[in-house]
Amino acid sequence: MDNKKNISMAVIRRLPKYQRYLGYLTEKGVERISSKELGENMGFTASQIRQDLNNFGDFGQQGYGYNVKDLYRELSSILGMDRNYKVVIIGAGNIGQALANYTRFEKLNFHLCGIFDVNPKIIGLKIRDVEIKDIDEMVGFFKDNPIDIGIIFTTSASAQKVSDILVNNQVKAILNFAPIDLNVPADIIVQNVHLSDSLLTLSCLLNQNS
Amino acid sequence: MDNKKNISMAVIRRLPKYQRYLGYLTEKGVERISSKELGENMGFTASQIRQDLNNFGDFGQQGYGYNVKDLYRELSSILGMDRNYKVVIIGAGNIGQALANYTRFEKLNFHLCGIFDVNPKIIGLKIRDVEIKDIDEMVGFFKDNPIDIGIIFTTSASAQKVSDILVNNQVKAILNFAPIDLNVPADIIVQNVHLSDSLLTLSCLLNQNS
DNA sequence: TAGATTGTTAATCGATTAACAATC
DNA sequence: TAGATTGTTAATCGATTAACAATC
Repeated sequence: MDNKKNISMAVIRRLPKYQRYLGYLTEKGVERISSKELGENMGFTASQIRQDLNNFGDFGQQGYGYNVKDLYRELSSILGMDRNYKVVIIGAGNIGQALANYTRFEKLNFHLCGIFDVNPKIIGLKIRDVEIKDIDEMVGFFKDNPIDIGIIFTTSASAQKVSDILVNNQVKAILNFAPIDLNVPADIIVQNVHLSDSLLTLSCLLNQNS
Repeated sequence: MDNKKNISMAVIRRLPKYQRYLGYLTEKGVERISSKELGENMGFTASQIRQDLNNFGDFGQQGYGYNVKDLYRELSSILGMDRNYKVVIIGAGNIGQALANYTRFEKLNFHLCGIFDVNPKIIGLKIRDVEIKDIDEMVGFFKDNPIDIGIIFTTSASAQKVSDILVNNQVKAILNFAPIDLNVPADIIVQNVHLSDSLLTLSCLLNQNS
């Protein structure tokens, strides 16, 4: 099955926000909501919400709106939250270790299966029952442990090399925290989180404002 | 001076990437580069690069292109990198502490002046010479220490409250890692880094692909 | 001067918003 | 049935790309 309507990234990026808010409404016990009300609460137009959702199906009902619990479930499913993903982290410095410890992680069905680093001082340490292994053991590890997602916290210098190893070992998606643009085949999914870019954007806006 | 051409976020988000690449070229000793070449190397169109840069000035020269070192300096200045920013971190959990330790931080002229948390177990600890203080001391602290940027790593539940305190104490910009949308006056700059949204986007794309 | 490449205007493309017939 | 609100088509807005005169 190929649900390829070629949905734009702009739409996909809004889905987690919808899902989160619908989750909040579910907890509050709200039963139904219209696109108008949802839009007002979330700061979107009703039109945009209807357009966005209709990329994935007809979840609403004329004259009624959307059933909160159902829509929440649908969104969770679209976001792949009823699946389970196997994850490795490469680079266990400050931020790598912090994210390895991130408990919200497991709640989103991301199962941490391996941590790799080059630093002999930390190899062997355990984070949440997962041992930090030497990066040289990575290829061997992948033989026995098929992995869905690799999260890169290495230096920029190593990131491309690590990315190549991931790609060559059937990893399908990469979350990249190293401040470079990775070169990967077209069928590999990459999301970048460039912290220093966010800081610089902020500093740029501050600078503009004065 | 009001350099308000109302430059779009799409443009501003590309500036750190330009600056980073120009820095790399400077190090490599490259002296000049055309928008065409730059575009090919970075995966943008030459047209877009010229449009983007011309929002800020005429940095190029017909028939020659751009002087790498000069453009690098200009971009650094536009990004506010020749200024110094005073920063506080609120929420010193895993990720908050990791970022407090982040050395790249200082390189970008972000000077960490304070860390605050509610957890009595970690209050008093020092991270890079900065003591973690009780969040209740925050208002008093701001009296003597004017701060430019607040970075929020608290839970979603506390984030809005913290944001309000920042805003009421002349903090001008907020980097928000809590997965909620903050409510702030129009003149306050907010950048969101929603890690779980990035993870969900990735998982959504993986899900779409199969 | 001739060639190269800019800055900028015009054309295109895509995303958002508005409008409205369909229908619960 | 009448009112509400959807799904969807059409209009608008903004961002990207193409084109080209200006000029180094």
